[in-house]
Amino acid sequence: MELSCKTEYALLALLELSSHYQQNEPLQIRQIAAQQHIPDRYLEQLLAVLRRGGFVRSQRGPKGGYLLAREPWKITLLEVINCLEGQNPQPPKAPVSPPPTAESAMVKEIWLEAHASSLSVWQRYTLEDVCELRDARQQLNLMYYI
Amino acid sequence: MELSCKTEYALLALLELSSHYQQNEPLQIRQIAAQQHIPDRYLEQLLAVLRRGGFVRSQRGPKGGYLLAREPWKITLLEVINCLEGQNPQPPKAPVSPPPTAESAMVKEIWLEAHASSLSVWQRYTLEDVCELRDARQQLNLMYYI
DNA sequence: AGCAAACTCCAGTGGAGAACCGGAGTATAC
DNA sequence: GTATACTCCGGTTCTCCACTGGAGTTTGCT
Repeated sequence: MELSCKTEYALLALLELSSHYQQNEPLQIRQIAAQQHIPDRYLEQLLAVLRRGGFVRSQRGPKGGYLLAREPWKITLLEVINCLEGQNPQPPKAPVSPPPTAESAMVKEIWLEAHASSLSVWQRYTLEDVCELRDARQQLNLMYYI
Repeated sequence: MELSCKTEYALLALLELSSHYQQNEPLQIRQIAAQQHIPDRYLEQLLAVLRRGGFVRSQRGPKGGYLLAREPWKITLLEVINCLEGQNPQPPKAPVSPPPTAESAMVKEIWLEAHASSLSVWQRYTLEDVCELRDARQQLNLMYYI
């Protein structure tokens, strides 16, 4: 599972929203974009996808912005990836798919095993997990300088 | 780890060579290409890469062709993938890589874990394994018709 | 009511890479 | 010495991804 730039941006945006989940006030696209170094007009599209996917909700008008639609410990990274990559389904395929041979069937099978193996990793982490890991990591880094 | 078309073709070609490993006589590009439904002029390029990678050796002239350079039980699928994908290394990157944030560092870390997880699957299989699995699978399929 | 701040929809563009294709060259069995 | 194979290298076409732009809509605030 290669992360496309799009998916990574989406994850970063959701992590940013998770960080501010307590405040319960919307974050604007520009704020998220600036914080995570994402082109804002592009992020706009991704947030629209995430909204349709039920991950965020939007609040229009002045003082508007985006909020997490669910608790950050109830959103796994895999769900997010599926939402984004689900838009353009790309199974392992040759451009003009030839009649399958016994060998290609085997390769596909092993590919599925490898794929499932990496998906299980993304499945294992929620947005909150990542935020906590990040905080722990930063605490650790600070300790080095004491 | 998405398999590119190129890598899948290379794997299929090597599996084809593995199947004929006992005979110890070279297979020609056209034979392999026809058997596995691969454009022959394209396969030619891939075999050149595999030759430089030490997976096959070539024999020129009439009655020439390609042979496995090593025993099929000493070649893992991962080695082959690395050889092919190693040509154009593609880590998870944004087009213009922005200064990393704490979040992006975390995502990259989890990506590495997921990646390693799928690589370990490809690592687990050798060319011979796949040929044997394929034969076993076909035996099984035949039994259904008895 | 009216303005401005925000999101929303839709269409298009530029570049990069992947998958091929072709031709000229070179080695080798017979 | 010739036909048969591999070898090298360049080009072409096509698709997809990241990103941009503009016109429109919703909503809070005064």
